[in-house]
Amino acid sequence: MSLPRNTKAKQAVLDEINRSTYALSQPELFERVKGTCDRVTVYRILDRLVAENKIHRIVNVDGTLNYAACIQCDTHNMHAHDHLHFSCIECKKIECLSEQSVQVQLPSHYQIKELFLTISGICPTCQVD
Amino acid sequence: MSLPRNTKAKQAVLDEINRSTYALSQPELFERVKGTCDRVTVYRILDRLVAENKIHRIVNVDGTLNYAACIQCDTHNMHAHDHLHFSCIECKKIECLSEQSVQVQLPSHYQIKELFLTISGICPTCQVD
DNA sequence: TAATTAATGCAACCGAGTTGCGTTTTGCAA
DNA sequence: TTGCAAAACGCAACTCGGTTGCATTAATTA
Ligand SMILES: [Mn+2]
Ligand SMILES: [Mn+2]
Ligand SMILES: [Zn+2]
Ligand SMILES: [Zn+2]
Repeated sequence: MSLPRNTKAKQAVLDEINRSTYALSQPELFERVKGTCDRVTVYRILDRLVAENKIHRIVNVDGTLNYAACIQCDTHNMHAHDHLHFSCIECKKIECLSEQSVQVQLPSHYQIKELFLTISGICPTCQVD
Repeated sequence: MSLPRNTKAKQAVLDEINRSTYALSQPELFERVKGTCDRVTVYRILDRLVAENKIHRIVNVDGTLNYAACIQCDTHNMHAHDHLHFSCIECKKIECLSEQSVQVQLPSHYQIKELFLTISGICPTCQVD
């Protein structure tokens, strides 16, 4: 495998992801780093950051791809995402609920590789009551 | 709301979904009912079947949308999908694991509406050992 | 059988993501 | 410091899943 290089565009994208409290899509990220690089470059940067275990990809309930920082992963250099994601039907934001971990039990002969757990609903910010 | 009508295209799509042991995408479904209707019609039929609670939409781990029959839903006329989905990284098929139900506990002020629980791995058919 | 309108076909469009290729940068070593 | 290999980039073209508008067809119901 080739050794990764650091560029200002890559750093800009990673900064935006780290700064955000919720997961961001490529269009959102491109909007935020506009001027630093081409939109295709954002796609390629995201792929690299995922490969380097710096961020992880979250599929929202409507199929849109979003990217969030790896919090617990990088410390032990392993990529375990057995945590919940919350997708708000109001503000459309999807966030990691790192604290809530879930273990499930499968029928036999099913080999688990990764968990994708997303809950759709209304986030605290969008509560009206 | 307008009352739904039954057409042969709609019935053909529903038959394919009911017949299948795993969830099907629009392109797959269009391929299977080819000749009976236009590809746009398949999209509209799927939207209607979802609205009528006859099928449900499953987002796969790569963001592709798939459709599966509602097994337990239609009997009690409610749409609860708190069951697991299994997505095989070999054959790419995604299926409902209706038996395995999971209840999770959220932080306060999060209002749950729907659960999307998908496990990625290797299905029994694709096991080599 | 006629009227109402849900459903369809078709063409055009949209947006996320990909690919190819020539050019620019980065990191490292001479 | 400079030179080099290849990682990263810009740009244009493309793919593909999905949507929209509108005129036409067909399912229901009286
Ligand atoms: Mn996460
Ligand atoms: Mn299901
Ligand atoms: Zn919200
Ligand atoms: Zn399989």
